[in-house]
Amino acid sequence: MLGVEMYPSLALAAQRLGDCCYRDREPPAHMPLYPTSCDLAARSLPPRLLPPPPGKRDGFGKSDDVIKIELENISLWKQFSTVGTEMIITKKGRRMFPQLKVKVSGLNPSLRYIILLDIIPVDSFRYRFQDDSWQVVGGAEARLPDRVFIHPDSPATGEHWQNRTISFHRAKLTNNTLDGQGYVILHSLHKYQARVHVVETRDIMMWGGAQHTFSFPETQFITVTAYQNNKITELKINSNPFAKGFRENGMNCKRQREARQKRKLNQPNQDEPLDIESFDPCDSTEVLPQPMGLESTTLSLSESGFCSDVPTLPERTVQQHSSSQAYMSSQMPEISEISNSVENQPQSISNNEVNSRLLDGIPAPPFIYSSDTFTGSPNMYMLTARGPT
DNA sequence: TCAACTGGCACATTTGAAGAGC
DNA sequence: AGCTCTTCAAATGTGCCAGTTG
Repeated sequence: MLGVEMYPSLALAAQRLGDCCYRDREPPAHMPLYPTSCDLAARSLPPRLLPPPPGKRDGFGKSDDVIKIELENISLWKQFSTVGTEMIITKKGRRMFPQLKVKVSGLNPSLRYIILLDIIPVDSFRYRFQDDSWQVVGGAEARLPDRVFIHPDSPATGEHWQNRTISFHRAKLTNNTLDGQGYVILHSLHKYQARVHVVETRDIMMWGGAQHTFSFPETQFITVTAYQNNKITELKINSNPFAKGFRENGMNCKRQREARQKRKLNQPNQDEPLDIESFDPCDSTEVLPQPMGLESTTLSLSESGFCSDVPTLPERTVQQHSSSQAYMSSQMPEISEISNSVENQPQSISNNEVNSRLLDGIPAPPFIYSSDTFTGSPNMYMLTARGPT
């Protein structure tokens, strides 16, 4: 059966819906979108890095529709963007906020698609926040192997994708270059752009169909290990439910923290009494002031891949990817290739189960495609399943 | 000396297991 | 027995901040 052939001995663990699936995407030598070698990348990083969406591949499924993607929470992104979005990166991995949420339309309801997220450098500079603005202070660090976050529902039918908001909230960013969790590895103080790819899958999970790339200028951000711009901190605290405790009326707001410290200093040996007078209850039912309505931007394939102010790849690289399939194959080796490298992996789920899952259209288990387990062949990656977190 | 980074902290939210009730 | 609902503790996601590193 197909699934068995594709996954000769896949290691699958129990997982819950929404678990992340990441994939290292070290550019194979035969199709160097970016130089594989970090040193090489550092030396020859093209001045214009964002590639245009590869063209549609003719004669493959139903590709006549114009696929559109809307950024759902675009107003929130715009708020951050106008100030200068910063994303915290940590060794343990940090989620993105605002979250990347999109709605897709124009898909063929019966065809299957994989939807994934990647994050690429916008330029080849390193930044520093001084005089209330971000300024270039030098060249970018050596480029790291690209990793993509495959949406855990992938592959799924066009109907599935079009019936819901597609959220990449589980994607995590890290600055740990030795990261083994499969998170997206980024350099601190560099500027990045998030992109969404929609890939038609010809068979159950075989890539190779038409592929479309979307990016939104609002989703550019600078990575930091600690927030530099107070305005961004305020925006995050006010918009992110998890940061509620830092709001003006929260238990962890400045006033409360200072009060706690004062009490500690005054009564170092006593248990901290509840300061009822200065305590403002934090209403957990409070509606977030998130301007996340459905106001959104629709970008058709022809207009979406690039923002006018976002540079694109040099002509040479663009030409290399004039065929979407070539682009995808260069970025993501097909599952059949991956399967060749997993034969010695342990199993915790039967091949039949894998097979039936795939045939039933059940979302694929989350996989880490890790260059840590890179086998040596440019197109062969180890494939491991992520267990519950 | 200083910018950048790290780890621990307190708080809020999310998640899932366990138990009650039908 | 099986389903739904509620409760609660653990896990996870936040920004802050003091200490560390280069």
